[in-house]
Amino acid sequence: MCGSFRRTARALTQMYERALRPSGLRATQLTILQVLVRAGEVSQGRLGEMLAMDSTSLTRTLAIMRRAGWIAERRGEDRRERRVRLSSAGEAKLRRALPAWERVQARLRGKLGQREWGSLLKLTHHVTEIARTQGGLP
Amino acid sequence: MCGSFRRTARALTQMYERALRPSGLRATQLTILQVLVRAGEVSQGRLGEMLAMDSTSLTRTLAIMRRAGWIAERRGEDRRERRVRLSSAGEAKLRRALPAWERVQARLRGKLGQREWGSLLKLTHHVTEIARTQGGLP
DNA sequence: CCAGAATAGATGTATATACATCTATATTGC
DNA sequence: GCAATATAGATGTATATACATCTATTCTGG
Repeated sequence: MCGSFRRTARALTQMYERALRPSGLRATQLTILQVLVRAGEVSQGRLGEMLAMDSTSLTRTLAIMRRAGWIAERRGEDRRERRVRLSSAGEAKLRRALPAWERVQARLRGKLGQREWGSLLKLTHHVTEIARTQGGLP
Repeated sequence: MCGSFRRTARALTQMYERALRPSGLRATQLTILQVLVRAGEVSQGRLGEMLAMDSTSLTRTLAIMRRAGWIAERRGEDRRERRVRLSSAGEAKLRRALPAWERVQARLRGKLGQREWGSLLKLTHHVTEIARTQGGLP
């Protein structure tokens, strides 16, 4: 199952990133921008939880995005935290990238059909939750 | 959908690799060994197709596995090709790793249920095929 | 209040992965 | 048969990702 998901993730990433290439955004970066739109300002650790990604892996990705000016960071009240949020440049970047993103996504949804599309979103979420809780326990 | 698959793939990879850590195999490496058991000797390009992975990405992963002694390589009749196959050390490595892999997989299957498990395998395969054919076309 | 434990990220290191480009070989059109 | 073209991988470069370990900060028991 892990292999199946990894294979599909590779295939989808190639398809989506091909569509996104003109915008200069990678799949992970666009996902982070989208999350920040909905979540507002969050700590790096919280962002990692939302993405099921090791929070220290985000250190590098967020540094790239901060250098590009798409996000802004500041220290939290807890000074160990780094709190990130969308910058206006990031908002603009996302807005310009979304049409291509939505085109490729709509085409996939068309090929899959509404029923399978919905099933997949539900199932992937379910699997993520299971893996999240099982992963930690031996 | 791309983001969902990538998130789930990360979560699953963390879970599976945690179980595989004593064996020293990464998820991708175990997948390759399993594919080679079934496929016998294949070219690097063909292996890339089976995994939906860019064949030049395999250059590095296969080099690691060859150094570790898990696979053997030779030139094909077409001298541009590299044909890879499981070595006996790779077979042994896989055999020792499989129990842990099967335990984590069985636990996940139990949590998901047989019906969802089967749906997921079918759906991920379907999505891979769609992405594979759509990815190339504008 | 303070020493020890816990937590949030930063950093070092390794693998995974893609694409552009380069090289070696093969195929093809004439 | 050879020049032009196509193909299989190798290599350079960039991002993605995890974990172990380190540092700075916070929390907690006494």
